[in-house]
Amino acid sequence: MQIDLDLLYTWGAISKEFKKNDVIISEDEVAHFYYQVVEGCVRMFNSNDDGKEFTQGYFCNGQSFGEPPLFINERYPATAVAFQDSKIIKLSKEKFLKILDEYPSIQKKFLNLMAHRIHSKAKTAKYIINQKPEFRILAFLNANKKGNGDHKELVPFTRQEIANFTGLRVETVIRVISKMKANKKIDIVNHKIYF
Amino acid sequence: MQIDLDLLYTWGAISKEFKKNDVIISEDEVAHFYYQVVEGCVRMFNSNDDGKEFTQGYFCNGQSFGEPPLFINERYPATAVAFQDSKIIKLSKEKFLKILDEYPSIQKKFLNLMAHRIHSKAKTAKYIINQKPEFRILAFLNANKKGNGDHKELVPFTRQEIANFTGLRVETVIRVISKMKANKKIDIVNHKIYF
DNA sequence: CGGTTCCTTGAGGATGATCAACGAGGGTGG
DNA sequence: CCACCCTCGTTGATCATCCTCAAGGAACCG
Repeated sequence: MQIDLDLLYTWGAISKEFKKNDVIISEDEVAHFYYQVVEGCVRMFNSNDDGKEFTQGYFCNGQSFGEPPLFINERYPATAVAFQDSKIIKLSKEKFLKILDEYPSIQKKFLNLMAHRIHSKAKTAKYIINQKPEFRILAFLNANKKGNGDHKELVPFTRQEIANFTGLRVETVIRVISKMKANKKIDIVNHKIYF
Repeated sequence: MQIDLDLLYTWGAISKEFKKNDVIISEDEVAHFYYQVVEGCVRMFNSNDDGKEFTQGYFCNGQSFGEPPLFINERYPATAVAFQDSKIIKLSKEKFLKILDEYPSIQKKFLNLMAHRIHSKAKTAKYIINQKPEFRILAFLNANKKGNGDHKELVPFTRQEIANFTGLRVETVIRVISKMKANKKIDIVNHKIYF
């Protein structure tokens, strides 16, 4: 949880329900609000002319998203849509910045959060630029693994989602993961991937 | 300038000279220091097995670098070397974090800095994943343009450097920029690129 | 069941990488 | 001043890889 919900409501935040695929933030829009997921999950992504998409990140229960443009006078670099039916709380930029001023501990938490984001984006860039499809997919799987790697977990993404995240095409993802199954790097049971 | 030099020295920072290509930070190292460029320029990058490199960023006069791992217990995701002979000031992690605590205005400046970094990395990822070589190069050129685009500027990077930044190969960069010259998107005078 | 979403496979093609060789400029030392 | 070296830029030929396009199958859900 980033900011306490009661605190947010005290400062005038309102929460809103979004149906799956509803647009929450549009690319290139000016940033006016702080957003935090109360329930559900949000996907940030870019589309290009061909309709090909690149996923910048998923933000689920309790996570905030779309904060960077609030700090620096820039527009949103990507679009955010509800990945599932979701409940999102939003607060005006001004009040959000005020909260940070009033609560140094919260400001510090955000500094840490931003540092995490940079770190993860740096790693993503590293893998995506240099490496072969299998490396990209492994990097994605590792980055999204919950546990410490001592046992295999169900991967909660479709092949299309993995493709969008790694910049590959679905067919390529499918072919690579079947090779990975053959090499025992992952398991596939009933079309579901375990890593 | 991120942090005032006098302040840094007061807190026990020391400065050090690095010759071109000297390693300042190694990938996967634990983060113990805050670094700030006093003079010169630093390059952060990753190498892969083939020796192919990907540039995460350049940090010049007055800019700090390698801060994210100081906030979150992670190792450096990349290596930093002096791009030119440089003078770098460094301060221990503990004292750096203490400075942030003592000077809220500095902490806020870092929050803004981190937000900028995320924004720029998000844009980089967007272009690199989706787009054709020409788009990648244009994105790189735009991101590094100083002025507002009303006139052409000398691009202070070699073709190899552009390749490292965009994840392309030198030969590809060369071929694409000659096409771009033909299309009047850039000028080339005496092998130098103007954009 | 019928529809929708997701997964799978094959064939063919485009594109960027790779490899090899050479040219051009700038700086250095004899 | 010239010879050398070193870095950077350039070009062509060939190759490997991933994308594209097309078609169909499997799973899931109302």
